[in-house]
Amino acid sequence: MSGGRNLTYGLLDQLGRAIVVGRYDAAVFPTEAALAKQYGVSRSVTREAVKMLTAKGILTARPRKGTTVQPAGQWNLFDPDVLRWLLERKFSPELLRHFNELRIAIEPAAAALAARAGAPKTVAEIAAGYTRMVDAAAGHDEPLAADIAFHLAVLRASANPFYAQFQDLVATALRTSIRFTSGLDGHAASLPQHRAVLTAIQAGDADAARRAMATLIDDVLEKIAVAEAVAA
Amino acid sequence: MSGGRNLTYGLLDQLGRAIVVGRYDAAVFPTEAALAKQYGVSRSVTREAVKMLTAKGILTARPRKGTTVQPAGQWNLFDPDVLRWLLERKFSPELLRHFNELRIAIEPAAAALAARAGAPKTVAEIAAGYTRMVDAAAGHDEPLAADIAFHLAVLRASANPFYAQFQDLVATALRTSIRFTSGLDGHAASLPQHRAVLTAIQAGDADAARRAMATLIDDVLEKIAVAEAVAA
DNA sequence: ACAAGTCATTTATCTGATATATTCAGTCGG
DNA sequence: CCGACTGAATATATCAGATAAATGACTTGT
Repeated sequence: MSGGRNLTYGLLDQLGRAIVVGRYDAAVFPTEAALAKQYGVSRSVTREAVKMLTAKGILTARPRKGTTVQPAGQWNLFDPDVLRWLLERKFSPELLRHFNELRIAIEPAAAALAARAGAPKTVAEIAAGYTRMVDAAAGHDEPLAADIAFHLAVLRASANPFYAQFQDLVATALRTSIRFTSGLDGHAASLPQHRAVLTAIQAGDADAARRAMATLIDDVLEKIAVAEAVAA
Repeated sequence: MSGGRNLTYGLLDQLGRAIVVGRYDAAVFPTEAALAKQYGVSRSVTREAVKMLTAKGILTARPRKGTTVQPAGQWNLFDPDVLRWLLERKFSPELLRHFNELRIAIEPAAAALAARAGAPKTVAEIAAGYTRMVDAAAGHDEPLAADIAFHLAVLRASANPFYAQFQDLVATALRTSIRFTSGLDGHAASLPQHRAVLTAIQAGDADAARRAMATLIDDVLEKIAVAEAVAA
Protein backbone atom coordinates (compact mmCIF):
# COMPACT_ATOMS: atom_id res chain seq x y z
CA MET A 1 0.00 0.00 0.00
CA SER A 2 2.30 2.78 1.20
CA GLY A 3 5.60 0.97 0.92
CA GLY A 4 8.70 2.73 2.09
CA ARG A 5 12.22 1.38 1.87
CA ASN A 6 11.09 -1.61 3.85
CA LEU A 7 8.29 -2.74 6.10
CA THR A 8 9.53 -0.79 9.10
CA TYR A 9 9.73 2.52 7.23
CA GLY A 10 6.40 1.83 5.58
CA LEU A 11 4.75 1.34 8.95
CA LEU A 12 6.58 4.37 10.38
CA ASP A 13 5.14 6.48 7.60
CA GLN A 14 1.60 5.19 7.94
CA LEU A 15 1.56 5.55 11.71
CA GLY A 16 3.18 8.98 11.61
CA ARG A 17 0.62 10.30 9.17
CA ALA A 18 -2.26 8.73 11.03
CA ILE A 19 -1.17 10.29 14.32
CA VAL A 20 -0.45 13.74 12.87
CA VAL A 21 -3.81 13.83 11.13
CA GLY A 22 -5.37 13.16 14.49
CA ARG A 23 -6.83 9.70 14.09
CA TYR A 24 -5.86 8.85 17.68
CA ASP A 25 -6.78 12.17 19.31
CA ALA A 26 -9.84 10.60 20.89
CA ALA A 27 -9.17 6.87 20.50
CA VAL A 28 -6.56 5.02 22.51
CA PHE A 29 -3.46 3.99 20.60
CA PRO A 30 -3.35 0.22 19.91
CA THR A 31 -0.99 -2.10 21.70
CA GLU A 32 2.02 -3.40 19.82
CA ALA A 33 0.32 -6.77 19.39
CA ALA A 34 -2.80 -5.14 17.91
CA LEU A 35 -0.73 -2.99 15.55
CA ALA A 36 1.20 -6.01 14.32
CA LYS A 37 -1.98 -7.88 13.53
CA GLN A 38 -3.69 -4.84 12.02
CA TYR A 39 -0.86 -4.08 9.59
CA GLY A 40 0.12 -7.66 8.97
CA VAL A 41 3.70 -7.33 10.13
CA SER A 42 5.73 -8.97 12.87
CA ARG A 43 6.16 -7.56 16.33
CA SER A 44 9.80 -6.71 15.54
CA VAL A 45 8.76 -4.39 12.74
CA THR A 46 6.04 -2.88 14.88
CA ARG A 47 8.33 -2.30 17.82
CA GLU A 48 11.03 -0.69 15.67
CA ALA A 49 8.54 1.67 14.02
CA VAL A 50 7.13 2.62 17.41
CA LYS A 51 10.64 3.18 18.77
CA MET A 52 11.38 5.57 15.90
CA LEU A 53 8.21 7.50 16.62
CA THR A 54 9.16 7.76 20.28
CA ALA A 55 12.58 9.04 19.17
CA LYS A 56 10.74 11.82 17.34
CA GLY A 57 8.74 12.69 20.44
CA ILE A 58 5.43 11.46 19.05
CA LEU A 59 4.85 8.35 21.15
CA THR A 60 5.71 6.97 24.55
CA ALA A 61 5.54 3.35 25.64
CA ARG A 62 5.26 1.99 29.16
CA PRO A 63 4.67 -1.51 30.42
CA ARG A 64 1.09 -2.26 31.32
CA LYS A 65 -0.03 1.24 30.24
CA GLY A 66 0.59 0.64 26.55
CA THR A 67 1.73 3.03 23.84
CA THR A 68 0.28 6.54 23.93
CA VAL A 69 0.44 9.58 21.67
CA GLN A 70 2.37 12.49 23.16
CA PRO A 71 0.84 15.99 23.24
CA ALA A 72 1.65 17.85 20.04
CA GLY A 73 3.91 20.22 21.92
CA GLN A 74 6.35 17.37 22.44
CA TRP A 75 6.62 16.50 18.77
CA ASN A 76 9.90 17.37 17.14
CA LEU A 77 8.55 19.71 14.44
CA PHE A 78 11.97 20.18 12.86
CA ASP A 79 12.22 16.50 12.06
CA PRO A 80 11.88 16.16 8.27
CA ASP A 81 9.43 13.28 8.61
CA VAL A 82 7.19 15.12 11.05
CA LEU A 83 7.28 18.19 8.83
CA ARG A 84 6.25 16.13 5.82
CA TRP A 85 3.38 14.45 7.65
CA LEU A 86 2.21 17.85 8.87
CA LEU A 87 2.10 19.18 5.32
CA GLU A 88 0.66 16.19 3.52
CA ARG A 89 -2.39 16.08 5.68
CA LYS A 90 -2.83 19.31 7.54
CA PHE A 91 -1.80 21.98 5.09
CA SER A 92 -3.33 25.37 5.75
CA PRO A 93 -2.55 29.06 5.29
CA GLU A 94 -2.07 29.20 9.05
CA LEU A 95 0.69 26.59 8.90
CA LEU A 96 2.33 28.48 6.07
CA ARG A 97 2.15 31.66 8.15
CA HIS A 98 3.83 29.84 11.06
CA PHE A 99 6.58 28.75 8.70
CA ASN A 100 7.23 32.26 7.53
CA GLU A 101 6.96 33.76 11.01
CA LEU A 102 9.93 31.55 11.76
CA ARG A 103 11.69 32.42 8.53
CA ILE A 104 11.50 36.14 9.31
CA ALA A 105 13.34 35.48 12.54
CA ILE A 106 15.93 33.09 11.16
CA GLU A 107 16.87 34.19 7.68
CA PRO A 108 17.64 37.86 8.30
CA ALA A 109 19.83 36.84 11.23
CA ALA A 110 21.50 34.21 9.04
CA ALA A 111 22.17 36.83 6.37
CA ALA A 112 23.71 39.09 9.02
CA LEU A 113 25.96 36.29 10.26
CA ALA A 114 26.92 35.42 6.69
CA ALA A 115 27.89 39.03 6.07
CA ARG A 116 30.02 39.05 9.19
CA ALA A 117 31.62 35.62 9.15
CA GLY A 118 30.66 33.87 5.90
CA ALA A 119 33.48 31.85 4.38
CA PRO A 120 34.30 32.89 0.78
CA LYS A 121 33.35 29.45 -0.48
CA THR A 122 29.88 29.53 1.05
CA VAL A 123 29.29 33.12 -0.03
CA ALA A 124 30.14 32.02 -3.54
CA GLU A 125 27.30 29.49 -3.28
CA ILE A 126 24.90 32.33 -2.52
CA ALA A 127 26.16 34.15 -5.61
CA ALA A 128 25.70 30.98 -7.64
CA GLY A 129 22.14 30.75 -6.38
CA TYR A 130 21.48 34.31 -7.47
CA THR A 131 22.95 33.58 -10.90
CA ARG A 132 20.57 30.65 -11.22
CA MET A 133 17.68 32.97 -10.41
CA VAL A 134 18.78 35.36 -13.14
CA ASP A 135 19.00 32.45 -15.56
CA ALA A 136 15.57 31.27 -14.47
CA ALA A 137 14.11 34.70 -15.15
CA ALA A 138 15.39 34.28 -18.71
CA GLY A 139 13.86 30.82 -18.93
CA HIS A 140 17.12 28.88 -18.63
CA ASP A 141 16.58 27.35 -15.19
CA GLU A 142 13.92 26.31 -12.70
CA PRO A 143 12.79 29.44 -10.83
CA LEU A 144 11.75 27.60 -7.69
CA ALA A 145 14.88 25.46 -7.46
CA ALA A 146 17.05 28.53 -7.95
CA ASP A 147 15.19 30.44 -5.25
CA ILE A 148 15.57 27.54 -2.81
CA ALA A 149 19.28 27.19 -3.61
CA PHE A 150 19.79 30.87 -2.81
CA HIS A 151 18.07 30.74 0.56
CA LEU A 152 19.69 27.49 1.68
CA ALA A 153 23.11 28.85 0.77
CA VAL A 154 22.52 31.82 3.06
CA LEU A 155 21.67 29.47 5.92
CA ARG A 156 24.84 27.46 5.36
CA ALA A 157 26.95 30.61 5.06
CA SER A 158 25.90 31.65 8.57
CA ALA A 159 28.62 29.32 9.86
CA ASN A 160 26.30 28.25 12.65
CA PRO A 161 25.17 24.62 12.58
CA PHE A 162 21.85 25.47 14.20
CA TYR A 163 20.89 27.77 11.35
CA ALA A 164 21.78 25.06 8.86
CA GLN A 165 19.10 22.90 10.51
CA PHE A 166 16.40 25.05 8.97
CA GLN A 167 17.24 24.12 5.40
CA ASP A 168 14.47 21.54 5.28
CA LEU A 169 11.88 23.88 6.71
CA VAL A 170 12.80 26.78 4.43
CA ALA A 171 12.82 24.59 1.34
CA THR A 172 9.41 23.25 2.33
CA ALA A 173 8.08 26.73 3.03
CA LEU A 174 9.28 28.02 -0.36
CA ARG A 175 7.80 25.07 -2.22
CA THR A 176 4.41 25.50 -0.62
CA SER A 177 4.43 29.29 -0.79
CA ILE A 178 4.02 29.04 -4.54
CA ARG A 179 0.32 28.39 -4.06
CA PHE A 180 -0.14 31.80 -2.47
CA THR A 181 2.31 34.15 -4.11
CA SER A 182 0.46 34.10 -7.42
CA GLY A 183 3.03 31.90 -9.11
CA LEU A 184 6.11 33.37 -10.73
CA ASP A 185 5.08 36.97 -11.32
CA GLY A 186 5.82 38.19 -7.83
CA HIS A 187 8.83 35.95 -7.95
CA ALA A 188 10.52 37.75 -10.82
CA ALA A 189 9.86 41.03 -9.05
CA SER A 190 11.91 39.86 -6.09
CA LEU A 191 15.13 39.55 -8.09
CA PRO A 192 16.44 43.00 -7.08
CA GLN A 193 15.71 42.19 -3.44
CA HIS A 194 17.73 39.00 -3.64
CA ARG A 195 20.49 40.94 -5.31
CA ALA A 196 20.45 43.39 -2.41
CA VAL A 197 20.91 40.53 0.04
CA LEU A 198 23.81 39.14 -1.95
CA THR A 199 25.70 42.42 -2.35
CA ALA A 200 25.25 43.29 1.32
CA ILE A 201 26.70 39.93 2.35
CA GLN A 202 29.57 40.27 -0.09
CA ALA A 203 30.27 43.76 1.26
CA GLY A 204 30.23 42.46 4.82
CA ASP A 205 27.39 44.81 5.73
CA ALA A 206 25.48 42.80 8.32
CA ASP A 207 22.73 45.32 8.97
CA ALA A 208 21.98 45.84 5.29
CA ALA A 209 21.90 42.08 4.73
CA ARG A 210 19.49 41.67 7.61
CA ARG A 211 17.18 44.43 6.39
CA ALA A 212 17.18 43.22 2.79
CA MET A 213 16.29 39.66 3.79
CA ALA A 214 13.64 40.91 6.19
CA THR A 215 11.80 42.93 3.54
CA LEU A 216 11.96 39.91 1.24
CA ILE A 217 10.12 37.70 3.71
CA ASP A 218 7.83 40.48 4.89
CA ASP A 219 6.41 40.56 1.38
CA VAL A 220 5.61 36.86 1.59
CA LEU A 221 3.96 37.31 4.99
CA GLU A 222 1.79 40.09 3.62
CA LYS A 223 0.59 37.92 0.77
CA ILE A 224 -0.23 35.13 3.21
CA ALA A 225 -2.14 37.56 5.41
CA VAL A 226 -4.21 38.54 2.38
CA ALA A 227 -4.85 34.89 1.55
CA GLU A 228 -5.90 34.19 5.15
CA ALA A 229 -8.24 37.20 5.12
CA VAL A 230 -9.83 36.03 1.87
CA ALA A 231 -10.30 32.51 3.21
CA ALA A 232 -11.99 33.82 6.35
CA MET B 1 27.07 1.10 33.94
CA SER B 2 25.07 3.93 32.34
CA GLY B 3 21.59 2.55 32.87
CA GLY B 4 18.67 4.44 31.44
CA ARG B 5 15.02 3.52 31.87
CA ASN B 6 15.82 0.14 30.38
CA LEU B 7 18.47 -1.62 28.33
CA THR B 8 17.39 -0.02 25.04
CA TYR B 9 17.53 3.54 26.40
CA GLY B 10 20.79 2.78 28.15
CA LEU B 11 22.36 1.62 24.90
CA LEU B 12 20.83 4.57 23.03
CA ASP B 13 22.49 6.94 25.48
CA GLN B 14 25.89 5.26 25.37
CA LEU B 15 25.95 5.04 21.58
CA GLY B 16 24.66 8.60 21.15
CA ARG B 17 27.34 10.01 23.41
CA ALA B 18 30.07 7.89 21.79
CA ILE B 19 29.11 9.06 18.31
CA VAL B 20 28.73 12.74 19.23
CA VAL B 21 32.09 12.76 20.97
CA GLY B 22 33.60 11.44 17.76
CA ARG B 23 34.68 7.94 18.68
CA TYR B 24 33.62 6.67 15.25
CA ASP B 25 34.85 9.59 13.16
CA ALA B 26 37.73 7.48 11.87
CA ALA B 27 36.69 3.96 12.79
CA VAL B 28 33.89 2.10 11.07
CA PHE B 29 30.71 1.68 13.06
CA PRO B 30 30.24 -1.90 14.32
CA THR B 31 27.65 -4.23 12.88
CA GLU B 32 24.53 -4.93 14.88
CA ALA B 33 25.88 -8.35 15.83
CA ALA B 34 29.14 -6.85 17.08
CA LEU B 35 27.32 -4.18 19.08
CA ALA B 36 25.08 -6.77 20.70
CA LYS B 37 28.06 -8.83 21.80
CA GLN B 38 30.08 -5.80 22.87
CA TYR B 39 27.35 -4.40 25.14
CA GLY B 40 26.03 -7.75 26.26
CA VAL B 41 22.47 -7.23 25.05
CA SER B 42 20.26 -9.03 22.59
CA ARG B 43 20.01 -8.08 18.94
CA SER B 44 16.47 -6.77 19.52
CA VAL B 45 17.74 -4.17 21.98
CA THR B 46 20.59 -3.27 19.67
CA ARG B 47 18.36 -2.89 16.65
CA GLU B 48 15.86 -0.72 18.52
CA ALA B 49 18.58 1.59 19.84
CA VAL B 50 20.06 1.88 16.35
CA LYS B 51 16.63 2.59 14.90
CA MET B 52 16.14 5.44 17.36
CA LEU B 53 19.48 6.91 16.40
CA THR B 54 18.54 6.73 12.72
CA ALA B 55 15.27 8.49 13.59
CA LYS B 56 17.37 11.32 15.02
CA GLY B 57 19.44 11.51 11.82
CA ILE B 58 22.61 10.17 13.41
CA LEU B 59 22.87 6.73 11.79
CA THR B 60 21.85 4.95 8.61
CA ALA B 61 21.68 1.21 8.07
CA ARG B 62 21.74 -0.73 4.82
CA PRO B 63 22.00 -4.45 4.17
CA ARG B 64 25.49 -5.67 3.44
CA LYS B 65 26.91 -2.16 3.92
CA GLY B 66 26.35 -2.09 7.67
CA THR B 67 25.45 0.78 9.95
CA THR B 68 27.23 4.09 9.35
CA VAL B 69 27.38 7.43 11.13
CA GLN B 70 25.73 10.27 9.21
CA PRO B 71 27.62 13.55 8.64
CA ALA B 72 27.00 15.93 11.54
CA GLY B 73 24.99 18.23 9.29
CA GLN B 74 22.27 15.58 9.16
CA TRP B 75 21.92 15.29 12.93
CA ASN B 76 18.78 16.72 14.39
CA LEU B 77 20.35 19.27 16.71
CA PHE B 78 17.02 20.32 18.19
CA ASP B 79 16.41 16.84 19.52
CA PRO B 80 16.74 17.04 23.31
CA ASP B 81 18.88 13.91 23.43
CA VAL B 82 21.28 15.14 20.76
CA LEU B 83 21.52 18.48 22.51
CA ARG B 84 22.34 16.80 25.79
CA TRP B 85 25.03 14.59 24.26
CA LEU B 86 26.51 17.63 22.56
CA LEU B 87 26.79 19.46 25.86
CA GLU B 88 27.92 16.64 28.09
CA ARG B 89 30.94 15.92 26.02
CA LYS B 90 31.71 18.78 23.71
CA PHE B 91 30.95 21.88 25.70
CA SER B 92 32.81 24.98 24.55
CA PRO B 93 32.39 28.76 24.45
CA GLU B 94 31.89 28.41 20.72
CA LEU B 95 28.90 26.12 21.23
CA LEU B 96 27.47 28.54 23.74
CA ARG B 97 27.93 31.35 21.21
CA HIS B 98 26.07 29.30 18.60
CA PHE B 99 23.24 28.85 21.08
CA ASN B 100 22.94 32.54 21.71
CA GLU B 101 23.31 33.48 18.06
CA LEU B 102 20.15 31.48 17.61
CA ARG B 103 18.49 32.99 20.66
CA ILE B 104 19.06 36.51 19.35
CA ALA B 105 17.12 35.55 16.23
CA ILE B 106 14.32 33.67 17.93
CA GLU B 107 13.52 35.35 21.20
CA PRO B 108 13.10 38.97 20.05
CA ALA B 109 10.79 37.73 17.30
CA ALA B 110 8.91 35.62 19.83
CA ALA B 111 8.51 38.65 22.07
CA ALA B 112 7.16 40.65 19.13
CA LEU B 113 4.65 37.91 18.30
CA ALA B 114 3.65 37.68 21.95
CA ALA B 115 3.02 41.42 22.03
CA ARG B 116 0.89 41.21 18.92
CA ALA B 117 -1.03 37.97 19.46
CA GLY B 118 -0.23 36.65 22.93
CA ALA B 119 -3.21 35.15 24.72
CA PRO B 120 -3.89 36.78 28.11
CA LYS B 121 -3.27 33.49 29.87
CA THR B 122 0.18 32.99 28.38
CA VAL B 123 1.12 36.64 28.92
CA ALA B 124 0.19 36.13 32.55
CA GLU B 125 2.78 33.34 32.67
CA ILE B 126 5.43 35.79 31.53
CA ALA B 127 4.38 38.15 34.30
CA ALA B 128 4.55 35.27 36.77
CA GLY B 129 8.08 34.51 35.57
CA TYR B 130 9.06 38.12 36.15
CA THR B 131 7.56 38.05 39.62
CA ARG B 132 9.66 34.99 40.39
CA MET B 133 12.76 36.86 39.27
CA VAL B 134 11.92 39.72 41.62
CA ASP B 135 11.43 37.23 44.44
CA ALA B 136 14.72 35.58 43.56
CA ALA B 137 16.51 38.91 43.74
CA ALA B 138 15.23 39.13 47.32
CA GLY B 139 16.40 35.60 48.04
CA HIS B 140 12.98 33.97 48.02
CA ASP B 141 13.33 31.90 44.82
CA GLU B 142 15.87 30.26 42.52
CA PRO B 143 17.28 32.98 40.24
CA LEU B 144 18.12 30.61 37.38
CA ALA B 145 14.80 28.77 37.48
CA ALA B 146 12.93 32.07 37.50
CA ASP B 147 14.93 33.38 34.55
CA ILE B 148 14.26 30.22 32.57
CA ALA B 149 10.55 30.35 33.40
CA PHE B 150 10.37 33.89 32.05
CA HIS B 151 12.05 33.12 28.74
CA LEU B 152 10.12 29.91 28.12
CA ALA B 153 6.86 31.71 28.80
CA VAL B 154 7.70 34.25 26.09
CA LEU B 155 8.31 31.44 23.61
CA ARG B 156 4.96 29.85 24.45
CA ALA B 157 3.16 33.18 24.26
CA SER B 158 4.27 33.61 20.65
CA ALA B 159 1.32 31.39 19.69
CA ASN B 160 3.53 29.71 17.09
CA PRO B 161 4.31 26.02 17.70
CA PHE B 162 7.68 26.31 16.00
CA TYR B 163 8.87 28.89 18.50
CA ALA B 164 7.76 26.67 21.35
CA GLN B 165 10.19 24.05 20.06
CA PHE B 166 13.10 26.14 21.28
CA GLN B 167 12.20 25.82 24.95
CA ASP B 168 14.70 23.02 25.46
CA LEU B 169 17.50 24.87 23.72
CA VAL B 170 16.88 28.15 25.54
CA ALA B 171 16.66 26.43 28.90
CA THR B 172 19.93 24.64 28.16
CA ALA B 173 21.59 27.84 26.98
CA LEU B 174 20.54 29.71 30.10
CA ARG B 175 21.72 26.94 32.40
CA THR B 176 25.13 26.79 30.77
CA SER B 177 25.49 30.56 30.39
CA ILE B 178 25.92 30.83 34.14
CA ARG B 179 29.52 29.75 33.77
CA PHE B 180 30.31 32.84 31.72
CA THR B 181 28.10 35.61 32.98
CA SER B 182 29.91 35.86 36.29
CA GLY B 183 27.18 34.23 38.27
CA LEU B 184 24.27 36.18 39.64
CA ASP B 185 25.61 39.73 39.73
CA GLY B 186 24.99 40.47 36.06
CA HIS B 187 21.78 38.58 36.49
CA ALA B 188 20.30 40.94 39.04
CA ALA B 189 21.28 43.85 36.82
CA SER B 190 19.12 42.46 34.02
CA LEU B 191 15.91 42.77 36.03
CA PRO B 192 14.93 46.14 34.51
CA GLN B 193 15.54 44.75 31.04
CA HIS B 194 13.22 41.82 31.69
CA ARG B 195 10.66 44.25 33.04
CA ALA B 196 10.92 46.24 29.82
CA VAL B 197 10.17 43.10 27.81
CA LEU B 198 7.17 42.31 29.99
CA THR B 199 5.61 45.77 29.89
CA ALA B 200 6.10 46.05 26.12
CA ILE B 201 4.32 42.73 25.59
CA GLN B 202 1.52 43.71 27.96
CA ALA B 203 1.16 47.01 26.10
CA GLY B 204 1.04 45.22 22.76
CA ASP B 205 4.09 47.12 21.53
CA ALA B 206 5.76 44.57 19.26
CA ASP B 207 8.75 46.71 18.26
CA ALA B 208 9.56 47.68 21.83
CA ALA B 209 9.29 44.05 22.95
CA ARG B 210 11.62 42.98 20.17
CA ARG B 211 14.19 45.64 21.00
CA ALA B 212 14.12 44.97 24.73
CA MET B 213 14.65 41.25 24.27
CA ALA B 214 17.40 41.87 21.71
CA THR B 215 19.43 44.05 24.06
CA LEU B 216 19.00 41.43 26.77
CA ILE B 217 20.60 38.73 24.66
CA ASP B 218 23.14 41.06 23.10
CA ASP B 219 24.59 41.52 26.56
CA VAL B 220 25.03 37.78 26.91
CA LEU B 221 26.68 37.56 23.50
CA GLU B 222 29.12 40.29 24.46
CA LYS B 223 30.14 38.45 27.59
CA ILE B 224 30.67 35.26 25.60
CA ALA B 225 32.79 37.15 23.09
CA VAL B 226 34.97 38.36 25.95
CA ALA B 227 35.27 34.81 27.29
CA GLU B 228 36.21 33.50 23.84
CA ALA B 229 38.83 36.21 23.44
CA VAL B 230 40.33 35.40 26.82
CA ALA B 231 40.44 31.68 26.01
CA ALA B 232 42.23 32.32 22.72
C1' DA C 1 38.04 -7.72 -21.38
C1' DC C 2 33.44 -8.23 -20.17
C1' DA C 3 29.05 -9.91 -18.83
C1' DA C 4 26.40 -13.02 -16.21
C1' DG C 5 26.05 -15.73 -12.46
C1' DT C 6 27.58 -17.23 -7.70
C1' DC C 7 28.81 -16.35 -3.00
C1' DA C 8 29.35 -14.09 1.30
C1' DT C 9 27.90 -10.59 4.52
C1' DT C 10 24.78 -7.64 6.71
C1' DT C 11 20.42 -5.92 7.74
C1' DA C 12 15.39 -7.24 7.68
C1' DT C 13 11.80 -10.15 9.18
C1' DC C 14 9.41 -13.72 11.55
C1' DT C 15 8.30 -16.65 15.52
C1' DG C 16 7.74 -18.04 20.16
C1' DA C 17 9.22 -18.01 24.79
C1' DT C 18 10.40 -15.61 29.09
C1' DA C 19 11.30 -11.50 32.05
C1' DT C 20 9.95 -7.28 34.04
C1' DA C 21 7.27 -3.37 35.18
C1' DT C 22 2.99 -1.33 36.42
C1' DT C 23 -1.74 -0.96 37.37
C1' DC C 24 -5.88 -2.53 39.52
C1' DA C 25 -8.61 -4.97 42.70
C1' DG C 26 -9.00 -7.10 46.70
C1' DT C 27 -7.56 -8.16 51.46
C1' DC C 28 -6.05 -7.55 55.87
C1' DG C 29 -4.82 -4.89 59.93
C1' DG C 30 -5.41 -0.79 62.60
C1' DC D 1 -13.31 3.62 57.56
C1' DC D 2 -8.82 3.94 55.83
C1' DG D 3 -4.17 2.76 54.64
C1' DA D 4 -0.74 -0.50 53.42
C1' DC D 5 0.17 -4.77 51.55
C1' DT D 6 -0.60 -8.62 48.22
C1' DG D 7 -1.49 -10.98 44.09
C1' DA D 8 -3.32 -11.27 39.45
C1' DA D 9 -3.62 -9.30 34.98
C1' DT D 10 -1.60 -7.00 31.13
C1' DA D 11 1.34 -4.46 28.65
C1' DT D 12 6.16 -3.64 27.14
C1' DA D 13 11.03 -5.47 27.42
C1' DT D 14 14.25 -8.93 26.44
C1' DC D 15 16.12 -13.05 24.71
C1' DA D 16 17.10 -16.75 21.22
C1' DG D 17 17.30 -18.77 16.80
C1' DA D 18 15.83 -19.29 12.15
C1' DT D 19 14.88 -17.53 7.51
C1' DA D 20 14.53 -13.80 3.93
C1' DA D 21 16.24 -10.17 1.18
C1' DA D 22 19.57 -6.97 -0.48
C1' DT D 23 23.99 -5.90 -2.13
C1' DG D 24 28.85 -5.73 -2.99
C1' DA D 25 32.70 -8.76 -4.29
C1' DC D 26 34.26 -12.47 -6.73
C1' DT D 27 34.36 -15.97 -10.25
C1' DT D 28 33.75 -17.99 -14.40
C1' DG D 29 32.86 -18.67 -19.18
C1' DT D 30 33.28 -16.72 -23.67
